[in-house]
Amino acid sequence: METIEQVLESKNIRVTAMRLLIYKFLAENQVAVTLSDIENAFEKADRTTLYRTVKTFVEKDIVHQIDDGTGIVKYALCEQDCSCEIETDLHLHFHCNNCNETICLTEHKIPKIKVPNGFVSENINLVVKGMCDKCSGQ
Amino acid sequence: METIEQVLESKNIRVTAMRLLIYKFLAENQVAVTLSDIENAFEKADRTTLYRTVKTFVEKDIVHQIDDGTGIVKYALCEQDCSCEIETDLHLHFHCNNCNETICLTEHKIPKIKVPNGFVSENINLVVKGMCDKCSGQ
DNA sequence: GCAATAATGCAATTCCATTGCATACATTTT
DNA sequence: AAAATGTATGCAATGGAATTGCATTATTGC
Repeated sequence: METIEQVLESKNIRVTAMRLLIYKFLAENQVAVTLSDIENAFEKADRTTLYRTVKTFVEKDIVHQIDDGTGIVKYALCEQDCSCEIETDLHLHFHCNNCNETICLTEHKIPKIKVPNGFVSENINLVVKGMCDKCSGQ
Repeated sequence: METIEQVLESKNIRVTAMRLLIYKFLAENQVAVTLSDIENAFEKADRTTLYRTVKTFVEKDIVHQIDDGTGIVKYALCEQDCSCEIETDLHLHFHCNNCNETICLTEHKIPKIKVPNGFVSENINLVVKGMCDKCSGQ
């Protein structure tokens, strides 16, 4: 089991107290979170710092960025063996219209999508919207 | 062949000069357009009017709204036989990272996506990103 | 034509993302 | 260990797009 420090160092991210806290926060959340979610969790910290920290994580491929159609960017830790940047490894996301949570369905890979001649597919964003298990069960 | 007036009336949208113009503009564009695109095409008109006109079109199901991940909402006329609101009829969208255009691939339907037990799928947003035929051909 | 209803235009606001700059911290070098 | 360098953080401000309130104008039904 890798420590968080090791994860960060292996990606050439300097270890700071703030970054460790934010990493832990992301790891604790099974759902994708917004910047505001993070901001609420760390009220003493400045929004800019949180913003840049997460941005660094995204650039260094330890967090992936999700656009679930709400207009607000969400973030989630990548899986250990995740290679988000590679098309074939992309999983899909589920956005619950009821509780407004977005969940990574990491075990659900995106099926191969055919595009017309001349089009080159580099990346796929697939968001399923509806009702999540928690909300539909009630 | 239905006239634009008939299309609008059939959806209970009051026919106005502005709405006819915006409808025509959307019909002329094969690609999905942003509010700013529309604004540039009708510089005399106010942004709010354009915004509300398109919003009305979306609500009445003659335009569908696309979230291609650029952070800016795009709009495109629905096909005549389109029923966007129904999951099985959803087509996919292609966003070109080069020319920044978003195209409706209406003939490409979204494959059936499986979601885990307890999840109810109501809607699917699928955007393929890469290089469009025009850009890859050069 | 008149009253009711809806569309339009202007101004202002909200919300989130993003940047500039000064300061604090950490790492490396001597 | 101190100085020098580079990076992270915090504060303030900006930008861009979506959205709303309200007054005015147009359209519809009677």
